[in-house]
Amino acid sequence: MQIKALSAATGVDVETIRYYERQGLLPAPARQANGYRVYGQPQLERLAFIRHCRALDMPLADVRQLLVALDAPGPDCGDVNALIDQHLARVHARLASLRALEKQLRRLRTACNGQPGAEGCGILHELVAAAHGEACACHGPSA
Amino acid sequence: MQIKALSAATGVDVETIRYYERQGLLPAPARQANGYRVYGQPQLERLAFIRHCRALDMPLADVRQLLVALDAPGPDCGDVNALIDQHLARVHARLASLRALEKQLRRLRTACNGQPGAEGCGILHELVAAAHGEACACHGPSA
DNA sequence: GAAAACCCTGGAGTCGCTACAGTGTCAACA
DNA sequence: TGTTGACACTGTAGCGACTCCAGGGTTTTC
Repeated sequence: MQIKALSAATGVDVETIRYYERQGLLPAPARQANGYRVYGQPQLERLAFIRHCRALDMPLADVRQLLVALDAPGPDCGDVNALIDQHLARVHARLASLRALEKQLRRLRTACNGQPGAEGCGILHELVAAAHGEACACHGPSA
Repeated sequence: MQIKALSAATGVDVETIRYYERQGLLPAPARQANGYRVYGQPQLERLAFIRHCRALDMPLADVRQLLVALDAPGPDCGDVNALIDQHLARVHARLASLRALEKQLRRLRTACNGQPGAEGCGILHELVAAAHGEACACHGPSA
């Protein structure tokens, strides 16, 4: 299997496959006499594993650690658990801040009074007010 | 006010202030005889405006557009509205995908059977199974 | 006079790709 | 046999929004 075939089989871009190799996530594959990379089933599975982790939005550094755990099974899977937990915590935090953000934007959106002219634009007024540290529709009276 | 004072007044890192200047978000400030940047109240407000937008997670390109609208009030604030709406849509989409992600990670987390040894690690098994295209705890039986 | 704290510029690093430029190789067809 | 097209290779630069550093100059304080 050449790189294009691997790409087609996994849906991973050719450039991305070479990138993963450079980053040490995929081991350097065998080469044909002409220098072309050749892949087999194990590499395909490893690549699919990486993509699944990426689909879970894990950073490559985490994926690397999971691959290490996979390659050389250590004394326990505590590391793997910790990694997933950390990632879950990150996702959780990001979720909370996005939720707050959405609320703020919604409020800000309602600030447009529909008057023509940017001078009368309630949104810009709100943002400027916020810059002054005053109460603003999006951050509320406390901020 | 020198750059450090502006930084202290706004909570924006000195490097970031210079970065905003390079990016054209802050106009080039006046300089002292020794070449040091000098800032006044208008720059402070502009910087606060930028930071508020950033706190709303807007990309700098959007902030730039808002600053243009602020500097040269155009015929109407439709652009500003459109910008906020687009941003809201982005936040919304990201929120949905993060929610799905969290669910997947939670399910994956429960896959650890607590057995010692990474060989028995349910999480790694799940991830490998997913790589095979089999049903996995995190993506469910359909994927 | 020396040290600490501030300022400057310019460049490189982060992350996870993506997109070239410039070149080599191979199979198919006229 | 020549040529076209699809594929392969390497190496480098770009994205966004910073962040950090090297290598220097200036100002204040002791």
